[in-house]
Amino acid sequence: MSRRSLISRDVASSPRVLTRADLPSETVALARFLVGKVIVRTGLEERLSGRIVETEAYPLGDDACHARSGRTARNASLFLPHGHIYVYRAYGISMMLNVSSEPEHAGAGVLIRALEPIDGLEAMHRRRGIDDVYRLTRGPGCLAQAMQIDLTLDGLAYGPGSPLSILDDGYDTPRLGQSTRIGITRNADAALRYFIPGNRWVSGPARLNRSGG
DNA sequence: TGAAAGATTCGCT
DNA sequence: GCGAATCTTTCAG
Repeated sequence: MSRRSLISRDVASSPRVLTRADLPSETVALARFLVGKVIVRTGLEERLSGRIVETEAYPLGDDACHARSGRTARNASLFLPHGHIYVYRAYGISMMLNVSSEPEHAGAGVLIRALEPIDGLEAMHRRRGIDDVYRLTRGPGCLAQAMQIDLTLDGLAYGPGSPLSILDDGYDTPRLGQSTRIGITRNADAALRYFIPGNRWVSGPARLNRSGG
C-alpha cells in the first residue's frame, strides 16, 4: 500500500458546516466524533482552517475537568449546552480551545489539542513566527495562536455564521488512537485522549502516540 | 490580601 | 530530555 500525503485531498464532494444539532452531546462521543473534522476560523482577513487530529475529553465527574468545583466566571462556558466555545488561558501564556458538551448546566467539554493545517498557512506562519509547518498547529496553545483564537470567542456557539465552525468534509478517519491525557495531575490514568496515529501534527510524547487504542 | 496551582511552550544541553 | 518563563484564577485565612 503506497503511503499518501497526510494532507487529505480526495474527500467527499460537498463539505457541510455542522450545526450544534449535528454534534453528539455526550463528552466522549463528541471527543471521538471531532477527530477528522475541520475547524474553520472566519471573521478575519483570510479564512483559516485545519483538520482536528487530537482531542481530549473532560467528562462529567472527571476530577481533571475545570467544572469539577462548580461554575465560576472563567469556566462558565463549560456549563453552556453542547457545541459552545470555551476558551481559557493556561500558564498565563497559552489559549486553550474547547467545545462544551452535555446539556446546559452540566459542566463538561472537549479540548482541541492539535490540527493539521489546511487553509491560510501563510497567515498561520506569520502569526506563529516560525517556518516549520509541523509546529504551526501542534499543541493546544500553538493551534490557538495560529487560528487567532482568544477570549473574545469564549461563550459563542460553533456553527454557520460563527467565527468558529465545524466542517464535515467526508474525511474518513482510518483508525482512532487512544491514550491517557497530557499535562494533567488529577485523574491522570483515564484514557480520554483521542488522535490520528501517524499524523505529524499530533502533540505529546511519542510513546503515547504509537498505540492504536 | 496572599499564596499556590495550572488541560503549555520554547530554548538550551 | 529538562527546566525556566509567565500571569490569571481561585481558595484560604
